[in-house]
Amino acid sequence: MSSKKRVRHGFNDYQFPVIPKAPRSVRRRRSHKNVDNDQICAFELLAAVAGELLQESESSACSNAAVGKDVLSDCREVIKRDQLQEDKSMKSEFFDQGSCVESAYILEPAVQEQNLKYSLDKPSRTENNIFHKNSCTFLNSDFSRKDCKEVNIDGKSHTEVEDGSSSLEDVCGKRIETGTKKQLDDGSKTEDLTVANSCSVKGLIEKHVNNNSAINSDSSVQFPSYRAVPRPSFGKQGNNVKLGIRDDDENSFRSYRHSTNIMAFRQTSHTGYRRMRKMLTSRHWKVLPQLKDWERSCSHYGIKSFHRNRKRVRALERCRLEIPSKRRKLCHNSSIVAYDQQANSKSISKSREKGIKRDIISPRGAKVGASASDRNHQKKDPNVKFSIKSFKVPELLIEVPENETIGSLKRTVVEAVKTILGSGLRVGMVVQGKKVRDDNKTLQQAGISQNGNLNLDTLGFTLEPSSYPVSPSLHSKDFSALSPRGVDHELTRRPPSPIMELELPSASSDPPKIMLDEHDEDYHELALSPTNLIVDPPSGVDNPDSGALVIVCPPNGEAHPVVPMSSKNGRSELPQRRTRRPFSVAEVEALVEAVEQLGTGRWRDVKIRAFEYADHRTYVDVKDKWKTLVHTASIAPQQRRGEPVPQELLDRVLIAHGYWSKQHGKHHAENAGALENNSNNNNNSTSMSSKMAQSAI
DNA sequence: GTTAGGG
DNA sequence: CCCTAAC
Repeated sequence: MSSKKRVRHGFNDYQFPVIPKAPRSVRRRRSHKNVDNDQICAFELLAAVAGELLQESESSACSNAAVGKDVLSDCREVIKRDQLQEDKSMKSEFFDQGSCVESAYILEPAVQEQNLKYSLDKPSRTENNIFHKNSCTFLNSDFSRKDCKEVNIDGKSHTEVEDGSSSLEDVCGKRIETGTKKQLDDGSKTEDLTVANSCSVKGLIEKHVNNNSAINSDSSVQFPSYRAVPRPSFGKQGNNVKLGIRDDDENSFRSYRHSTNIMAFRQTSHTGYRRMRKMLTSRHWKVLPQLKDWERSCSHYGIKSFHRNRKRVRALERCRLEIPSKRRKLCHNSSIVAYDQQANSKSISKSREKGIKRDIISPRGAKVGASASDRNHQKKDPNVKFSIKSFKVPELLIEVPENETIGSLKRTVVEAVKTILGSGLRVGMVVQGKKVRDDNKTLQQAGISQNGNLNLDTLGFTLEPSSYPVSPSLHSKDFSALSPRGVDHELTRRPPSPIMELELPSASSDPPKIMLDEHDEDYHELALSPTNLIVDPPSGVDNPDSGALVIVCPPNGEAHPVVPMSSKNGRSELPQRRTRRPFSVAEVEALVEAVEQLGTGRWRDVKIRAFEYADHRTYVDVKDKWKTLVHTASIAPQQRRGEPVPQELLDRVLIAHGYWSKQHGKHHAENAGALENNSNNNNNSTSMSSKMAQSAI
């Protein structure tokens, strides 16, 4: 059902990853308003979206590493422009100018700002509105047009979507009719999947635009903030970028070239389509991110809010990489993005990235064949080439009622993408096992030089969420106002609406920089999905295969930023310990409540009740937590460590523990089913407390 | 696949 | 959190 997609982006060492991965902690629920029926939380096409974005960016001649962001920025730009002038030519011009690239730089911050703004300014905004706003962003962007074009080019897309829905086709057709001025180059064909995705997106966009004028206006207004400053830089303008995308499942591969900038890519693969189709066909569509953290959480939440009555979302099959299951959890989030960059000696010093080129991703997704040159000095310093082959795009599972409209589905996808992209991604660098935090350091200072000192095995890039709240406990201060922390409790059990979910990331956002500096580690732990990075030899060989994959693992094991892909060694096979995710007070409260009602010994049920949407919590985790809670409650406060748990909760823990222990005893003695009776009841009447009351009598 | 416990 | 035995 879910589609896995890979997106590639070129990005410079600076910061912008393109593909979101997903931190689990992120998924935290939020308390938000109820979700509308209309809304669907689908994320499935996250990757697809990314692809679209990329395409768009491509068409627009953008050359950014961060696809999503770029796209967004582009959209924003476009919007802005549109506001000023309706003329398409304007847009074209805009694109031609490569503004996309520029925006890319800003994107992340911009997005965050936006999100932040949302949360701040309109915290109480209805979900719909929010949604629309978000949608608007996409809608306004030109990329929809582009999509159309693409659609035209590729007839297959329609076929692909067939079973899915005629609507989609219609949309596509519509789009086509609309007609776009731009002509795609032969080489810029998009894959079928991509097209399909585009259509979806467009449809959503259109729908939104047309139907929600009010909202739209609103949203459009906000975007401008994004882009405020044209950035000079990515600097890659002079570089040629080659981008090719290929899916594992699929054979199709395309490369794009832009004289000016980087480009694009494609995103959806046949696989994605197939998944899509399944989704469409099935009664409920479910989308699960491959990543266990965020994405998934997002999708789950959204889904849940909408479909509480429906069956629960189940984890879908995830793409199975050759990676061991344990590792898989950590690594799956990222999809592959490959790009190749050519270093341009003339390029701007600040922008280190250059063109992007895409390579095929290996099944593991670790391989990336991009080369970027980095320069810290404008003058004669030698350039160091980096080849980042791929990032994985998390797989999302979307669940949508059969009778939902295509538009809803599309919107869902859009939202999912936005969420991921909009949450802001940062790129972290690990050199020789150490994270390099000082952005001002030169490559040379960081030990990265072309002199041969660069040890491929020790260099890695990681994707980090820039604004996503990680764990309530960790960032309570920072996010207290906006983040889920305050509502954590509810969130745990009641997933926020999709919209909310999407919004969340933004809400919690802090300036990326801050996040990085202050929460760097936490972020790593919580969220991120690892990115695989491959570094090509400084020699500049452009052979994707030649570069060995490098996996970087933080020495301390906290972060699992990078997935080792080294073909030379079997490290990638080593299981990695899951990141530690302390239970927040809210979670503890939820747990206590669940145990009070369900009792101990039924951890699966307890888990479902208290952490249904918290995918990163397993029933074993819940059980262990209870174990520790009981222990904690039984020791002196001074001996307790970690985030303090309110005594009140600890008292309840002891009471519940005592009560259920007793019940178990009884059960054994009497062979009675008291527990079961309780467990089956959700009503308080059957809860522990009521029973205790009854027994007391 | 769950539970229960030890580590 | 991990691991494992036992179901």
